Amino acid sequence: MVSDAAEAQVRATDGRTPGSRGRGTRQRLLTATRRLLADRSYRELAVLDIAREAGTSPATFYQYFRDIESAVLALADELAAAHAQLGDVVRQASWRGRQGYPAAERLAGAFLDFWREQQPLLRVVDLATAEGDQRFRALRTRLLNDVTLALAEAVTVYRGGNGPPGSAELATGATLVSMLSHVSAHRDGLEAWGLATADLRTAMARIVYWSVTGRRPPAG
Amino acid sequence: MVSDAAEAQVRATDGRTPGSRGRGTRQRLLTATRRLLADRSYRELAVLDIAREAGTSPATFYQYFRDIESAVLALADELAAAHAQLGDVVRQASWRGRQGYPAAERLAGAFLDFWREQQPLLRVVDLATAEGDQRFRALRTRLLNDVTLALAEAVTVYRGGNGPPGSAELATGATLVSMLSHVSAHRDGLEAWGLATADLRTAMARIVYWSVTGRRPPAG
DNA sequence: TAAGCGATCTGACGAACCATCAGATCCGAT
DNA sequence: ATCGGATCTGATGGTTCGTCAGATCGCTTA
Repeated sequence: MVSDAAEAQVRATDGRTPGSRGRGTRQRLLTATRRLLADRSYRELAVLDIAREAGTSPATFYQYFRDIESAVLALADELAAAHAQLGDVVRQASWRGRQGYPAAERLAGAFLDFWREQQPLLRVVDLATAEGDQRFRALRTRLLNDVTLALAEAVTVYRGGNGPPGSAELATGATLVSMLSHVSAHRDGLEAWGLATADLRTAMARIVYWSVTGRRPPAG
Repeated sequence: MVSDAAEAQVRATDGRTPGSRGRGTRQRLLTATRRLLADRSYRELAVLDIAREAGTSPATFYQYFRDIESAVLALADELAAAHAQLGDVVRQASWRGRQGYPAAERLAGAFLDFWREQQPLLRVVDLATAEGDQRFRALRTRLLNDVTLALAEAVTVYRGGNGPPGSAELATGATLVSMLSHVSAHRDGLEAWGLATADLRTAMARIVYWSVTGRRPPAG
């Protein structure tokens, strides 16, 4: 569900606020973009095709988005608004005792699921971020900041600290998030290479569990 | 240094084997591609610009490469041929006793260095692989297979096993490689977020060390 | 050293996409 | 039914794509 605040901030390229018809058109363009992104490579994604797919004309596309990147950014923006869930998985977990390891497995599973659903979008966010695009970097931060901080806090708290996480804990959180997201992004490739998703989830969960608690995971 | 075998396999689009002049032109095109890839985004990379940068014409580009992807693939291919080093870092390491943790730090450092040098290329390889491009996936496998297997073997050996690594160990190896490569790929972004590279290296090294040995890293 | 010849390069072109604008169309309000 | 603003699009000049046929290059040979 996109928040009203987010919808209210929708602007056409010329700055005006679209009415309901305009918002509908914009949304059809976004849907078309998402659909095509799942088929073609990012390089092949063309404004003309998006317009065709949305049943409108290229000129209309430019009425709502400066370029293709902006449309993808808007799509990913909806994503970030809808998903604060990953951080919650960490915070709602009890890392002590027997409940710790299942929590780590849930987190790994949540990443795998999230990426499975949003893979085409997320890989473009990843590329654009790596290319130094500030807008995408800000978005990616908004998307993953929460989990990263939640993990850093979990590490801090588990070891008896009570202040904000230090740089070592933050680095650990960021490293774990990198691992979780990259394995999730390349799940298909790793499966083709012969690795079952279940094994990958276990491997990730074990590393998360150890990183947070410093304890050897069960049955390892 | 590109091997003679690899050079001998160079083919023009029409199948013939280019002479020394042709190979020179091809190489200038590759160099131009690498240079432009460092400046523009992957989407903006255009055949026309590559040809201009190489001081030749677009038609010449198509004489050596089917499309831009093929050129990037050829570039990355040189990379894979030149770099078996990452696996060696793992294999030449002694993971037992005091030498274990420094080995983990060296591995993390090697990944950070490799990505710092080859970032523009590697992020495209990553995207194309995630998009399901088989040629790139094969290349990426060739590039990272060695380290992955080396890590899986290190895990197996350290725990007293002597056969080939099982699926759990392979999953661990693949997960560690994912972590190492993704953190390395996003080093700039993570630094902008406030994380020093040294802290990231430490966080990665600790996870690698623990994953291989099952022991708590020193001073942690 | 000059002619011959295959290897290499490029100008030119039709097709597709980009990005913009002026004008046409739509639709709710009166 | 009409009006006015919101929305849409046909048309367009510019750029890139990808492919020829023909021009140029430079090694080989005599």
